[in-house]
Amino acid sequence: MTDSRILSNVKDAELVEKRRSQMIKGAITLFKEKGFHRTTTREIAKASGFSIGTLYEYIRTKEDVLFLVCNAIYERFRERLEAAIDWNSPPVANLKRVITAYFQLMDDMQEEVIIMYQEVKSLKKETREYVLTKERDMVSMLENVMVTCLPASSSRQDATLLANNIFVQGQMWGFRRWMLQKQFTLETYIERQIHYVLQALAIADPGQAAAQTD
Amino acid sequence: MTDSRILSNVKDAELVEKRRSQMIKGAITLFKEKGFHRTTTREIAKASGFSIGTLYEYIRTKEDVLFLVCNAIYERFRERLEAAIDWNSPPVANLKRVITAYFQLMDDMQEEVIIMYQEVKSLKKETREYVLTKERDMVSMLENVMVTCLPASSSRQDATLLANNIFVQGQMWGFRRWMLQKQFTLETYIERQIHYVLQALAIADPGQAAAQTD
Amino acid sequence: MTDSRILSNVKDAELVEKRRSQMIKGAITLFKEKGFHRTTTREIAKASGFSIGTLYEYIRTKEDVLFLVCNAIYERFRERLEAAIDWNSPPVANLKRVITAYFQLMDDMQEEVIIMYQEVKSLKKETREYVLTKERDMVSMLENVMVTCLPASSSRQDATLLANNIFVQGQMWGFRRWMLQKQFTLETYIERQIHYVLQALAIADPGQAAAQTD
Amino acid sequence: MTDSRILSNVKDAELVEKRRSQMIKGAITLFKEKGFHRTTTREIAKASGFSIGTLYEYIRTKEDVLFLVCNAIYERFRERLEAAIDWNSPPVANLKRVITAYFQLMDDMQEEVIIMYQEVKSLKKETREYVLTKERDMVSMLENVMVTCLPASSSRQDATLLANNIFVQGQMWGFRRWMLQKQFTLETYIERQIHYVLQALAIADPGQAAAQTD
DNA sequence: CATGAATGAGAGTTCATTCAT
DNA sequence: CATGAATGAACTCTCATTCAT
Repeated sequence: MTDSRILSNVKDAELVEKRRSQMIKGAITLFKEKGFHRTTTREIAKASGFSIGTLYEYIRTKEDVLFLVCNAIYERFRERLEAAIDWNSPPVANLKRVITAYFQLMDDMQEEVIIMYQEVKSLKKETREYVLTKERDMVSMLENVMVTCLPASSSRQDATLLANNIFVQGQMWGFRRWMLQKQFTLETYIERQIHYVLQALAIADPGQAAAQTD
Repeated sequence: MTDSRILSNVKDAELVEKRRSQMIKGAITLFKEKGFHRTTTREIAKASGFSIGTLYEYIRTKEDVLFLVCNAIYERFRERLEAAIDWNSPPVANLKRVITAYFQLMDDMQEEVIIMYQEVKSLKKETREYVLTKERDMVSMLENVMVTCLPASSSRQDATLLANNIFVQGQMWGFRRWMLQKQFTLETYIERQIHYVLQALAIADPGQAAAQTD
Repeated sequence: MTDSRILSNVKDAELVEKRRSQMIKGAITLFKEKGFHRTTTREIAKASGFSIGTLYEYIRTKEDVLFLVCNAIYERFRERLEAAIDWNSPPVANLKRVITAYFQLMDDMQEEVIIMYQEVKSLKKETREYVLTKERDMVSMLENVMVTCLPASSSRQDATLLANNIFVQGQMWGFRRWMLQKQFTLETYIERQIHYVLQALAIADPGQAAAQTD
Repeated sequence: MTDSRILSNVKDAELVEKRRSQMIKGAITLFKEKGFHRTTTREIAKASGFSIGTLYEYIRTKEDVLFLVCNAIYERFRERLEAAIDWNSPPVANLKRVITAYFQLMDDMQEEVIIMYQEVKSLKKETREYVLTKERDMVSMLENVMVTCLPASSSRQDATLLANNIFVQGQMWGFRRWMLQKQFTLETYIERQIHYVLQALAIADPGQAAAQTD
């Protein structure tokens, strides 16, 4: 599990794992509060519960911390989304459940979403691309579920685009709550967005109810 | 025109206008390249064509530059979007035209979109809120056009939500081109997204053709 | 009257005189408030009622302003002290009157005293020495009056030293009022200090009253 | 000993003590030479024997250095003055010894006196007041000794005023040597000033000799 | 493996002075 | 003679990173 892309002086893999967990936890708290650039390595060390010297035993540069944080966040995203998929349930019910789970995830972790959005650019090209791969994976998960609901009249492209649409609409909820919450609760927001997707897929949405009604 | 929210030592309003234009131009180039935090005030001065001392004759702090830049970008967005609206044309045609114009705008100015998204947070609360007001204005423009296409069966909420959806889908094109361009050109992207909106509004989209066919 | 030690681009002597008066007035206000180093040339120009460009038509450097101010202050000191001397009145009465006048002067102009004390050092050696000459002149005035009261038993040195004592005790009142005013009014302070001087000169001080009673 | 009013990043109190000593030593040399405002933090760091970064590990702002310096100077003053007091010796002998010690102190440390006088104003109100307390303490020490010599005919006010007079006369020697040294050596200066004080206290000064004759 | 003192390049900002108009 | 925009050296302070203990 320990990310070997980030070099560490310490050899004990278990310890590296543990220290990096502390680091990620501390750093996320700080990044939420003040962003990557306004957070100092000293603060990260302190919030992680060890000294600045120790911090640098487990990373090479400050950017490494950002990478670890971004990676950890995506890992959490992926895990939770994966847990929502049930390939044995009916396609449309599965789609509804996954979309609902994804939107709830974005609601729970809105601050992490913001970190991702605003700081990924601070990663150097190579690393950034690696992180973006993970984003693509998430969209793919949505897309794969979407495909199973595709009627004959629709093309694979629709699945791709609708998956992308859902993806950014989820982020929008995290990002733009202040604008949407006057008119929508998370539940009504989910319900409407699912409704539009089903319409786009030319699937009648009888009850116009949220996923759990299935 | 000159933004009096930002104090300047120089009194000649025309000159302030001119110098700030240079500044905004220079700063945008740099922010696109390396972001706000990695850009130094000296670099901004140089890219603007004057000395660091002169830069500070026209602003008070580095953050002022960011504010000026964000404001200028939104102003351009708004102008171009406004130009696309034609209240005399049929509602659906108008909607298609506006969405198309908006997506093209996001395509042209994708780097500006990225600046907005990644740096607005660096503004202090008060200033940030002022800038976000402008974002709301843009969504409102889309929403107002959307409303005119609303069938009896739809609620005002649909207009709000679909406007917001369009808004973030536009940004998505700017933001996530690298992911979408394998399968879509700007034109096919626009065409599909318009199609979904019309379906959501329960409007038949006969030719499935892009806006220009009207 | 115009100080030719300070070079001016402007040839019209009357104008130079006028502008420098404005400058000194403005600068003293500012120096009282924030000291020489914390005052900017722009502020001086503004407080003087003209532009920074004009300021530099009448001086060469910021230090010139300090010199003009110091000189002006000493000039005022000297004038007021000189006015108090009356060589026709009895020596002791004259001494009492001069000391009283000097202490009152220090009371009136305590902020000017502080400027002198704290900023003279910022003048470059040559200029500083010129200013200090004026200080010596003031002490000499006190000393000359003192000499006329000297009994046979005292030496000229006593006059010198007592004059210097009076000089710094006057400054002390300006400088250390916050400490002395709990126990003394200006009047009682003067009365006591005169008393000590007369005792040092071995002159009985019958009424122990202040100078004006003579 | 380490002044906890000034925050330090470094926790090791002994080290803080040591580094601040270096700092104070270096800073005093520089302040004597060019004053607080004309001395840069880099110069202070260099004169202290460490880097600019290290300097700022032990202080928060440049003003902190001035505070440390002022405090250290007063501490030295106080220590030396305290050492001169001997409550077991006869009052007048004690007074003479203390005044002599004080004047000698001012002679030794004239440059420190000048720093105090010219730079204390640069401290912010709160800190300045703290430093001035120490000045008051010194005057009080003189006053307490003075009181023991007070004859029945004198009031407590005389002790206060004469203590203040001695205090500023001491500074005068540090400050105005250039003026006084033509006519006085330190010894003759002291002898005369003591003589005046004893006269003011209505105490006969038999031999007119300096303190050591007792 | 942990610590934290030391480093110095580099950041944002100021301001005395100049000079074209 | 008056103006004020332009300049850039110089300032204070920060912080990622290193390394001796």
